[in-house]
Amino acid sequence: MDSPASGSETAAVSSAFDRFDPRVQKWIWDQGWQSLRSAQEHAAEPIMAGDRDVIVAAATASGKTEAAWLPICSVLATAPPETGVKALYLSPLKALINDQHSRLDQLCEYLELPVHRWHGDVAGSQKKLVLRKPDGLLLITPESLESLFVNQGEKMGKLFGGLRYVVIDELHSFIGTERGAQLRSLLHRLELATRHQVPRIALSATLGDFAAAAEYLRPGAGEDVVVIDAAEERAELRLQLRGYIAADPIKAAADPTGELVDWAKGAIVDHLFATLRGTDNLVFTNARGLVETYTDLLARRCADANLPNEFLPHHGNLSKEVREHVEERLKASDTPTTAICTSTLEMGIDIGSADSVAQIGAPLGVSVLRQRLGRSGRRGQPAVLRLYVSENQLDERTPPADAVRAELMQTIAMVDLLLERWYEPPDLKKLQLSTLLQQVLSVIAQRGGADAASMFDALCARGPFRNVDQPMFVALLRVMGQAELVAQAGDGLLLHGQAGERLVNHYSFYTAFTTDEEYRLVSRGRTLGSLPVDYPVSVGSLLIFSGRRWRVLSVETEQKIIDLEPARGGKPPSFPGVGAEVADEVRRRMRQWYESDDVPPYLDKIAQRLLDEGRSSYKRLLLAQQPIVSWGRDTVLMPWRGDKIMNTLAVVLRQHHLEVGQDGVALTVRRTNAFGLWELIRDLAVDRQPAPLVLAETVANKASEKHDRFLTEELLIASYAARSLDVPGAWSALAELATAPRPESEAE
DNA sequence: AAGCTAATGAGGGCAA
Repeated sequence: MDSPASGSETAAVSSAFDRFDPRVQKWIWDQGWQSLRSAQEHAAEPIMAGDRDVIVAAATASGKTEAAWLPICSVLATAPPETGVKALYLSPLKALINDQHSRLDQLCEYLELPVHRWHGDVAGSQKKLVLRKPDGLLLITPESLESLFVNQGEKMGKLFGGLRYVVIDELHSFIGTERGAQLRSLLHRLELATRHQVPRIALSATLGDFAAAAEYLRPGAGEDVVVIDAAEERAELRLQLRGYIAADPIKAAADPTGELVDWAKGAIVDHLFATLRGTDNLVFTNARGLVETYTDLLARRCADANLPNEFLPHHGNLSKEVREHVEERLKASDTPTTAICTSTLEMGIDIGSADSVAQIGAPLGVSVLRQRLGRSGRRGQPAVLRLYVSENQLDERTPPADAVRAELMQTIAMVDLLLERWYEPPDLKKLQLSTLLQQVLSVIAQRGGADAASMFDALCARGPFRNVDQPMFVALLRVMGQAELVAQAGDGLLLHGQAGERLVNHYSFYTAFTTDEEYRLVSRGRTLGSLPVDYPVSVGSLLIFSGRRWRVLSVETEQKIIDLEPARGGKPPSFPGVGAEVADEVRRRMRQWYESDDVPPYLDKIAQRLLDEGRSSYKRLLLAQQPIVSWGRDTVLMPWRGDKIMNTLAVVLRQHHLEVGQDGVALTVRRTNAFGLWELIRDLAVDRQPAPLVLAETVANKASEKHDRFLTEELLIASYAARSLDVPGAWSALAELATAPRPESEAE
């Protein structure tokens, strides 16, 4: 927690400070704080009232967690001991729990309140202590709370009977996800088990739509949630967008050595090496493979210059030991370290403050960019953000999607929205059937059996799965019966079936999201990390991993272990994944930038040139008037809409027997001429909009979530339609496309 | 024209 450099308001005259318990006040004095921060000042009263839900929205490092804990601890200071857990803190990360634990432990010592941790790495003995003497604060993951419901079902009322507060950290990371649906279900079930409503205090730095976040936090009563929007004066931001031009992809592909690094990567590495060496920085990429590529290149630059390496990788497939080593080095002040990383270093793990943040490639989203930026610029220092964007060299064969320099424009649009404090809105339409299936099994485990009506009431009608109506819930129970996940006892009570028993009794049950099977990578007995099993490796293959080069010594298929020895060559593995969904607002903002002549002041020379090229292409292709472009035998559509609408358009066109490729800003309709497509679009635009379910029926692969494999086609259709289709949005795009002038038909 | 695509989490019983 940082002390403000200057504070005209002292703690002694603060109204919030006066309300705190004397021992909390003493703790604040002992920290040497001159004043409370804005979020802390404003959150105290509504939290201490103890009867309402509160969202604390404040920037990273603005004392957000203290804004929740100081008033909560003040209230709990006078509560009778050992009446059960009094405050529950839910975190998306184990590392965050460990951080919070060490910070809270000290404050709570003043109050003689125990602070307990509970997650997968915590010793069983500590967990037993909580079960024996439940009291104080409990810091836990959603998965571990799930395990408590499954394994300690009958004790939940006693464990949490005295619960006064629930704190949810990094709320944005849950919204719209399977994990979020699980979390909301667990919170609701907690209130049912303890027979009283518990105030929910949510923390986040990147909420765009407060009303939606409030409704997410308290389904059905979002308007009663108190929102503390403590946007403090924006700290200075130093921003640069650097453009790079990559080698012609055809020439690069034809390179026989395979060693050729494209020009852009080499130039980016040169700049990173020259700029970041000697300081602590975070370089974010959008892919784990790219982390490996850049770390390897930077480490070689260090070796070539006879300098110790300061560039280290950090991503989700590296072992905990490898990652913790990097985190330690970032924290230590005497070892300059730059971590090349993915989202793993996005959230509030305490690594001190970075001197600067770099982002390679267009950001995955505006809120992702905000999170990443938040890792630099603490302690009154300006935040420094460098964005590196490379585009392919232009020639007459460059397709429209590349010619418009979409990646550069997306970056500019996202910076724009970031400065306006716009963030991706939550998607509250999803059905989350996969997670509902999990929760049905969990409720049965918790209660030793449950009847359908009470489960529908608890989970759907009054619970968080409100988008699921009774017929759909009945259909879900029916497929669960057919798959022997549940079975009905004579008295109508639902119990686990054989398959359900197996599922619930394995620890993989507790997560709501899917995970791939992986090999463990080992060198001389040390675990380096893991690789997805479907990535091809054989004895002798060369690999770049953990920023170093390896040869595969052995592959043990049974134990899923790959043994490695150091080598000289190699290439990074590819990791499977899905691209992030680009929001509608981002694409609309991109279009505004194409149609403007403004040049953002933070572009370097090459970025300016790329901007010019993008705008020239936009004009040359007449995209302002005619977003239907003839491209060889294909036709390209560029309606500047978000990915959900782009997907819906693709589904609609495929329904008319067209082959459609989805490629970011463009839909490529193969072997179709522009005139014919324009006619079809004009017909579609005046047609009645199809029902989403009818449209979803035509989609081939609809399963994507953990338990989707159990669902019937009918349930999959409903789930897909809610998740991936925006029919009104698609029809508004069609209407706009239909106003385009008649394209010239191709000469036969 | 082709390649590229994040992260998160996880128990209990048993034997020594």
